[in-house]
Amino acid sequence: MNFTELIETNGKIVNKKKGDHIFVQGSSNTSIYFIKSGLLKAYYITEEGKEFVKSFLLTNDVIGSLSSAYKGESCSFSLVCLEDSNLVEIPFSVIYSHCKTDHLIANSMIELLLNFSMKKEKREFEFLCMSAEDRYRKLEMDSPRILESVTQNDLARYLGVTPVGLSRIKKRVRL
Amino acid sequence: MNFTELIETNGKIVNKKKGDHIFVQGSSNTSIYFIKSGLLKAYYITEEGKEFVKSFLLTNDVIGSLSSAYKGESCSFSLVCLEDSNLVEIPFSVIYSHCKTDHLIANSMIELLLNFSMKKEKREFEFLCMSAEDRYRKLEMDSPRILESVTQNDLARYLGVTPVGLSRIKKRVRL
DNA sequence: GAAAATCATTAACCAAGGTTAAAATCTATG
DNA sequence: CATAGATTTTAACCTTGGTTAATGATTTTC
Repeated sequence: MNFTELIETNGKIVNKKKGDHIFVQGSSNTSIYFIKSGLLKAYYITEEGKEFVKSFLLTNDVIGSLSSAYKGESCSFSLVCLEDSNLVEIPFSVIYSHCKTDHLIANSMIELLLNFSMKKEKREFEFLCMSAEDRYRKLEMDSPRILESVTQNDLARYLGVTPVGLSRIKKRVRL
Repeated sequence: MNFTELIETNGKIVNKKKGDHIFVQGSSNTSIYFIKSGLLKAYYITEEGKEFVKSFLLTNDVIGSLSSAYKGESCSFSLVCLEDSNLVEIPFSVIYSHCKTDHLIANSMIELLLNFSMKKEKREFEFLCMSAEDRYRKLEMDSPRILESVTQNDLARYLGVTPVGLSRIKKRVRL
């Protein structure tokens, strides 16, 4: 069996409306989600009640709470639909246990984790080495889909600035 | 064969002196390194010539350039010893090809990548949601070994501020 | 152990972005 | 269409941290 077949066979199609949550920070959710269509936002709420956007998810992206699914803790972030979305949900344990006995599955999992790791390293680089303005310019170049589909508020909280700060950056970039 | 045996059998022991580089940004290096002892620094140099510290590596940590070893590009960062260090070097391709046929190896690799992913997510969270001062306080709590072994310059560039900025943060925290 | 180099602190000035609040737009929906 | 709610921009003021440069404090190295 290959990875795609495993997902097709054991996955459950989930259709969600704009505004619906897939899971919320603090609760438990041990599934992995494959985005078939739509747009989602993964976000943290800090103790002081401030929101920060971890990532936006588009078609073909994969998401799940590792701290809940793998470590057995609670989700460290929430996942909500910004547009009507179509996902395939599969328990992490199903994938994980197939890895134990099935090479193909294990190797697809390794592939997936390598790509995920590189994506996270890229974001680490952007926060460490680039200014908020540079991050905005880069997003403009690399991800116009996100730029045009997301409110300024969400975009700001993804870039690590406030909405007021982003408004100023945009003005500066316009000139 | 298990993962540890694979590393013992195919790995090469490498002893490096303080100041020695394991690999440098822009070159090719397709190995993975297991830190047996010592202290290392992984760092980026930007186009403008500024340094930023991606991570510090201690005993039992694992490091390698995914962009070089996995994607076949050049290393996006350099790796240098801050203290005399003892590493085991193994070609990524050796591990990767064993994954194709060996469950145990594949599953150890998955384990390793899951832990790496969670570590990167944690650092992403810290940059996204925490101030430089909070990051300093957290490092003080979580990683005293790093705090006491590393110069203010390197520490600052790890936290995402300048050495002058870190000096001010320390002063503020002292009060 | 003295000279050179590196590292840490301080100061003065500047730039980026946070905070709060108000105004201006835009979007839903009754 | 009109009102309520959300979104974006602007302004004023403040905090954090960058930059440059000078001064001490520590290490290296000869």
